[in-house]
Amino acid sequence: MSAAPELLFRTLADPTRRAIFERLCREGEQTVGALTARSGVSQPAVSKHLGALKQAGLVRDRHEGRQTHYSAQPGALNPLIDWTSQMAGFWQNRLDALDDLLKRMDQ
Amino acid sequence: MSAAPELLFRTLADPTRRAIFERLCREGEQTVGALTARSGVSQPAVSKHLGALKQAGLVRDRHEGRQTHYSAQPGALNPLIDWTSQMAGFWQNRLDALDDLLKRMDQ
DNA sequence: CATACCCATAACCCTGTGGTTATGAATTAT
DNA sequence: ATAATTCATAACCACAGGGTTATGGGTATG
Repeated sequence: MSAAPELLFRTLADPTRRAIFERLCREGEQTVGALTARSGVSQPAVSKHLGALKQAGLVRDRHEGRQTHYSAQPGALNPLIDWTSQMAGFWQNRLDALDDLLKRMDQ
Repeated sequence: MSAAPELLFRTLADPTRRAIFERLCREGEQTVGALTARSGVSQPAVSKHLGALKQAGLVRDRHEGRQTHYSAQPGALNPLIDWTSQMAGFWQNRLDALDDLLKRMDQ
């Protein structure tokens, strides 16, 4: 059981943080200032969220002069996709098993 | 922008709660007692988690005598899948746009 | 009827964390 | 050199929420 989904779920659970990640996905690379402008929270708050996103592998940062550009790293979402399809898969398996059982009872 | 992922992310962010949901997905319907037995937390804690999962639409409950059976409702994961693929999609679109740009510059 | 069992709710505690302001380091501009 | 800017970090506060114990309602059992 991979521990990866843990960090991803926790990181994406916060609305402000998820909004930042969404913006980076939609609009591409952004500076901290640009992100702060429409985030509704202070710049230090944004920096902390970006730190969390970075630690989860969801964003990359690139320093250019005195500003830092952040960009989404959507490959990091893969463990999330894996986990979700795994859960759906377990369910499907049990459904198939039930189906088999019914068929065997039927004959 | 659907508000559905919000509740899902928040609900699945807690490890104990997610573990309960995973068990229900893997092993099918379970009573509260059975879930409590291997959860590492008290029965009221499990009940609260089940309440949260239920409110998020992730589980169903079925009363039978004095015990309550819970089962996973994996269809509730769909908004999560939608959100994830949407994020990946935005990224892909911007990648395609860049690709187009490079091609046009190339000719 | 009395007792034991299963679960949900209430009341409470305590930690984690998202928010703030204050400040500093690094870079650019005057 | 001085001032202004961009961002990160530190220190602190307040609250959400996950944990506990205590309790009660409903159901099976003796």
